[in-house]
Amino acid sequence: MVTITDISKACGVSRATVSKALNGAPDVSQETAARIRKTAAALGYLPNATARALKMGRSYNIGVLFSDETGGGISHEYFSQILESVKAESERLGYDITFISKDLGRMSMDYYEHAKYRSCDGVVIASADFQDPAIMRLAASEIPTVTLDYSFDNCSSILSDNVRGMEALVRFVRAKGHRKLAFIHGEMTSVTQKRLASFRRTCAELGVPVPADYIRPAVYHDPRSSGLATRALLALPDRPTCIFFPDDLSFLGGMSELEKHGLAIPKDMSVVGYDGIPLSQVLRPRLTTYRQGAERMGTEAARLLIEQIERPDTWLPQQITVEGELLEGSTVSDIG
Amino acid sequence: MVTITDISKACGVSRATVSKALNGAPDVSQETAARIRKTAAALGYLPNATARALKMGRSYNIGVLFSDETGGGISHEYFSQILESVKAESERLGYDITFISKDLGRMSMDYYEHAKYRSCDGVVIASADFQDPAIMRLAASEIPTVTLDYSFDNCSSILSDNVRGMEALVRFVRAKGHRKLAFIHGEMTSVTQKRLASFRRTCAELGVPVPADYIRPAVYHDPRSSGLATRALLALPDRPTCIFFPDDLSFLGGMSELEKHGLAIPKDMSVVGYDGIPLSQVLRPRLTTYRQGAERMGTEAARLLIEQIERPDTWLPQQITVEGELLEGSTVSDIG
DNA sequence: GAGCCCAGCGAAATCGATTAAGTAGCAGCG
DNA sequence: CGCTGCTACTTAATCGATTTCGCTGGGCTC
Repeated sequence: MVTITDISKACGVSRATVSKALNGAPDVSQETAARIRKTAAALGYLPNATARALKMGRSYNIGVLFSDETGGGISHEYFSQILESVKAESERLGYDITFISKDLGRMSMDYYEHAKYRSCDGVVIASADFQDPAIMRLAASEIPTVTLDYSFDNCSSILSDNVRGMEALVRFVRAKGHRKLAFIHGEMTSVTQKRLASFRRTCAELGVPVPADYIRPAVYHDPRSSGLATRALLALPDRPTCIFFPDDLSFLGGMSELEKHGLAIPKDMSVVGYDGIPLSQVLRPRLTTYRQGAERMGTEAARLLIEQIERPDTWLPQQITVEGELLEGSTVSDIG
Repeated sequence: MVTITDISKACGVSRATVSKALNGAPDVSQETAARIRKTAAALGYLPNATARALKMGRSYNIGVLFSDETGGGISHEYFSQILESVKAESERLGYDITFISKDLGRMSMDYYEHAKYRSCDGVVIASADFQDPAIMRLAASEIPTVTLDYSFDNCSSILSDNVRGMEALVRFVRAKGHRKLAFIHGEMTSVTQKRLASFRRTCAELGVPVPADYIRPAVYHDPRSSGLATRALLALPDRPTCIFFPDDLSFLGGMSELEKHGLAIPKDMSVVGYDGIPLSQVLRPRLTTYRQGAERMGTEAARLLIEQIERPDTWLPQQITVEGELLEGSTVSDIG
């Protein structure tokens, strides 16, 4: 391994000078600096991030925390898109990323300890459960954090506009003439609450009644559970004409359930999804859904976090809402 | 930050003793060790991975390299499943994972340099293009590596059994009575070559002719491109009765193309996919496809890599083939 | 010519941990 | 009593880099 010591010997200067030359310090002459840079390149020198991190107290490494509780966070398209964009933006700004988990090998630690252990400069948190004490500890700690789809005090956050997104969907469906809207929701996270509240409020504004029977619980990203909820809705004496699914994947469960009952989409039943994953747009019929700007959320999260890391003095907690867009497919019939 | 120095002062022993006690060295008395452990816990001591890595030359950090060329490796279900399982197994064994990319901030480096810069103990490589000189350099370097779905000399690798997988699909389809099989393939990687070769060989063994027209190029995971390939196949004077798609997602493109032509699956056209992603099994009709053991591949990759890291002496390059299974959906008609 | 400033460089401390080598103290043995 | 051999520590070097402070020598001013 080539170190600054090797370079210093080759150039006949001290290690301090090498370090300074390589980092563009002002008190090294042009010629010396040039000579050092040339030798460094010739020797194939690579800085050692570990040594640098130890001395500087900055690792240029940011943690990414996907609460693993569901066991497969990363595989969901929404999360993997966020991961992808966080990664891209971080790398652009010179940071690597590391996953933060509970328990590493035989040492058991919580998220905060793990992040400290690895000297992460900051952490991006995406979780289904922000009430988890381990998550709250991390968010409340001195480590800079940015949360996705949830706001803590004194923490920046990136929010998808669940309220406006759901409102747009309801208005769209209502404009098509529907007045019997059923809503299948996922686990009762804060996101779910926002969407449900927005659904109710918009319905109220539009004068659309929402019978209690029309609100059904299910589990996110689980076609089976939304299939069951769909079945329950179909068993009602007064069926809805349009079903809101908790997400695009869940729609697939509903789809096969509708098929079993011989109901065609959208002729016999209209449906809308949520998320706008690429898949939803290649399905036939193309799903009417609301696309969250997952990539932009990831990008903004990384940008905000790194800004906070690099300028802690001028930093103030910030909430950024990333707008999405309604994708009009062909799963809502016009019964105007 | 609590360091071993703090503990040593609190306990009235040297830092060396603290370090040894915490690492279970034999030359520390029971009582002293117990006292040190207790104070460490009381003070909330956390080892500093950075300092440890610097001194030991071991970071307990493994790199994961998804060649970013396609721009969105992670979002593909196959990759994200591998990532997920690599992550899980690594963490179980006490290793964190970091992404390895080209170019970090304004320093430009190749994969090898990046891995070195971060002192990764080893790297798991998944790439579409193993001919990339940057990948070859990393694989040939002194850094332990495990490749997925490709074998370098002197490198362990995890292979999905493309040969047997494709063979199983062909035999299944043939057993249903089909004799006109068209094959849409992805970019010509080594994986593609294996699948195509296996397709041809199995067809030959079964006495099924394969006209050149029936082999069509497309792009992996791109419904649009497989849609075009499908259209080309449908334009042939002598249409195939079954189409092999490069992967499950690509099937979706074919599906809508078939729909446009008013062809029902499987009545008018049979299809099979490849990958066996969860989605394929909730679609209607359920796709007949071959599931690669992505989770097991990731798990084995991490296991093998860490074994190589921890026992470099007894290590020999190893190829592990992970078998998948045929998922029988309802997209192949019985025309026997 | 004495004093001062400044550019350019080096010496040495430091980050937090590991570990080889050295040293007390004590028991056992001839 | 003196030597050997343990046990249980401590000392000090080390990993590779950054950074503060101090030193040197040359040019400038008055």
